[in-house]
Amino acid sequence: MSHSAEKSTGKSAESFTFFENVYDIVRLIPHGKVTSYGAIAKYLGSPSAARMVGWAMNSSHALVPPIPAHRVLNRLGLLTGKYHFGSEERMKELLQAEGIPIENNQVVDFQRYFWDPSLELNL
DNA sequence: GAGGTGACTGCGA
DNA sequence: CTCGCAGCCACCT
Repeated sequence: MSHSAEKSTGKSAESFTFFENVYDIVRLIPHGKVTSYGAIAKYLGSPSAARMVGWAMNSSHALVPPIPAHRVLNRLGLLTGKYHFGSEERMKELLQAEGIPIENNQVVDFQRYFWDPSLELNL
């Protein structure tokens, strides 16, 4: 167990920086608001690590409390991750249910509903 | 141990 | 205007 166990245990402490922060921020997104992968990545100190944010969302399905991943879109307000919700229209309906208009797989007036973590959290 | 992939983004040709 | 590439970090094979 030494070899295998060490790997997980040793890295746990440092792994919390990025992934856990992503989940935490997404959970802080207010109802009826949305944000982008880049905004979260930038808040974490790596503006180019937007890919990692999306990757974190990939694992968010089993997390509790559930992560409102439908509030996380790309910088264009496009529902790029809709295919990961089981149904393509699932993400759209979730957003519309919060009062966010969607048209052609894109948020109408995206900037109006945009929620910037570095802005709202005021750091 | 090493290589490839990915729900992104910005810049260059 | 469109197309392509590099950077980022963790997970999977």
